[in-house]
Amino acid sequence: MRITIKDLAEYCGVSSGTVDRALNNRPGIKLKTKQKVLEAAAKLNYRPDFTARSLVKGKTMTLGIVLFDLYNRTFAQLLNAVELKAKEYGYFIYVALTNKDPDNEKQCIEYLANHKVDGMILFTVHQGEEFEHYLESFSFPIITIFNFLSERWQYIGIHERGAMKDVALFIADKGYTKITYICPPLSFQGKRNIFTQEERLKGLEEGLSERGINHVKVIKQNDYLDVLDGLVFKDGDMAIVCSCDLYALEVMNHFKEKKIKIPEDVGLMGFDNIDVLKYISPKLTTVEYPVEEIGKMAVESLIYKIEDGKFNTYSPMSLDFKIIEGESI
Amino acid sequence: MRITIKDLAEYCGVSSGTVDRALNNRPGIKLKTKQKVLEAAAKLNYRPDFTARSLVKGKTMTLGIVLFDLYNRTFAQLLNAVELKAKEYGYFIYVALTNKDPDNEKQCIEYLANHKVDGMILFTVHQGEEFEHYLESFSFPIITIFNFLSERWQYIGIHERGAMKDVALFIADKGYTKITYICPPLSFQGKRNIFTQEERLKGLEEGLSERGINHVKVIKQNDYLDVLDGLVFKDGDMAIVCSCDLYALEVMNHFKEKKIKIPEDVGLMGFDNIDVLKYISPKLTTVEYPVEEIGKMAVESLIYKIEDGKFNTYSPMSLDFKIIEGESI
DNA sequence: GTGAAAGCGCTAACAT
DNA sequence: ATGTTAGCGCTTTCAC
Repeated sequence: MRITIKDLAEYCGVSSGTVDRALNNRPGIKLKTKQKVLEAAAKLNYRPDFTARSLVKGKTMTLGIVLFDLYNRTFAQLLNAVELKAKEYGYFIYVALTNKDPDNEKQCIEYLANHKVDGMILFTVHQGEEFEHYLESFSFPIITIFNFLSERWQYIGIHERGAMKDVALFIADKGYTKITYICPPLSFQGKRNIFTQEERLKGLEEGLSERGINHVKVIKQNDYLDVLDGLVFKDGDMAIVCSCDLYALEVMNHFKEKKIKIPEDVGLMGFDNIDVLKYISPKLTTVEYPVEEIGKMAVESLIYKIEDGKFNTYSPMSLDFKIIEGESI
Repeated sequence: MRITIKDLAEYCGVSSGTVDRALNNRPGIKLKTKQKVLEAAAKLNYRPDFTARSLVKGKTMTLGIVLFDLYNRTFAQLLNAVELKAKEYGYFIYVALTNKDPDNEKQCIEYLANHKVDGMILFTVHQGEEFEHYLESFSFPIITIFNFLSERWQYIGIHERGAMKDVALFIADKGYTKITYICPPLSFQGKRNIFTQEERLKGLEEGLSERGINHVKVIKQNDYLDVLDGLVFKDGDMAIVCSCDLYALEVMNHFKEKKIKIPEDVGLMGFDNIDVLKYISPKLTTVEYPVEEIGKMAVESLIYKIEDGKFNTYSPMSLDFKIIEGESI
């Protein structure tokens, strides 16, 4: 059986209060008593029971994070950064994966709440007043990432719209006049929270329209490769922009098969700058942004709120992004 | 403030015992009373406090997993599978990342123990009697993955040695006579637990020796690319085997720069079959094994032990692997 | 400087 | 069918 504070007290012939003072560096204890207790603790292999401590302290030193999955490299990187940063502050991380399923997501949130996390990092597919009202029923702070909810919720991310606007200007200035945008998640428009995706599209359209291009062909289907088969690529005047690198890689593979040349026949751009791009040729032009930074900021912000009662102020969506020039456009 | 069972009891004019019966579907309660309590719980937005429950039940419904990091795709996939499977059984996952730092690893284990996980999945860099003795001081079941510890510890993984032996036979039968093996982690031989890596090397040597090849050049340096520069590739009689795909991709990139052709000048093989290989050309020949399966089995085995008191029996290291033939060798 | 005791929110055993 | 009560292992307050 596990040794408790009571066992230690008995063993040392002191009270549990004294053991507590020794174990937790609290004042009001004779050095000698303290040493005796600490030695006994080491000898008997005592380990504090955090669940008991949590119960009295009302704090679990645990943060919950809700994500779609970890197949997406970006999320894995994010979680990695979150764990590291949290541990620095002595917090542990509960991961809860939703597979983008709204019901599943709610259940994850619910369970995390029951496990009494001190705070939550939330990447949600939900949106709307009802959901926000639901979130407000929780007594711990919540910070949203990637998908914005509303001003009522602390949010950390990059300026998605601005990034895509830059992309638009970048490709327009390269001389491309026909733009195709691939973003299957947009098919959930109005049904789920796809803030990030919508912002990117808006940015793209804004930027292009500044350059006099007022039409973007948007592909929202999951079988976007089939849709591409229906398009004609000549003169190299079309640029295909993908809402994330993974789609761009699929397109690349597909075009390789079809003997369509990048960038000669058609330009291609991704988004995310996932690390495997370094092994791919032609080098994919893409947008880099600091995922780890998002994770770290989320944790720091959350812990600050937990421990000091208020969110630290910073301009939201202020993180840097950068176009990484490859050879694909 | 959070509503407690006591609040509910007061609100409904019953005792906390009755509330408990209603909330947890325990027998011995009138349907009507039960409904009243449940309605009140919903209305007042009651949420059970798992830390309190854990304290009395001695069970947290939480599993801890200790991994190096999540940059390695394989680990991210594994964690994904672990989370999914655990949630199926109602368990939550604490992730603790060690960055391969032994001290860090011990601290992670310690903290997880203090948080009273019901079980632990451990990918350790430690080895030896002292560490095993340390692990035995914990009262929850531990299951090891990837790096084997000893027969005293439940282990789940593939037959690494057998897999690499198959690789050896495969490449020998392709006519390769000079074999170079790249595996930087081997530099930790004797210092850390690198079971997986050692097994793979042994398997390679075993297989090759069966085909009359008794010398393998083993590169353990981190700057393995520089070492490759010192080698001469002619006749295409050399095969480079990498202990994981990532190294192989680095080699590929390097050779591309150096205008060394794969497989004409030199053969190349990886290990892992990470998902991005589908975007890489030439197609890398590699070994596939079921990471998700390892994760699922670890969770199921652990939960079985937690709930039924014994590890289920299965032949260890029994998981399938398969050589995926590409164009690189 | 130390001990005693209450209580965190829940479950479980025992009364009624 | 329901109420009462004693903990789970710890922290914290108050008394000595």
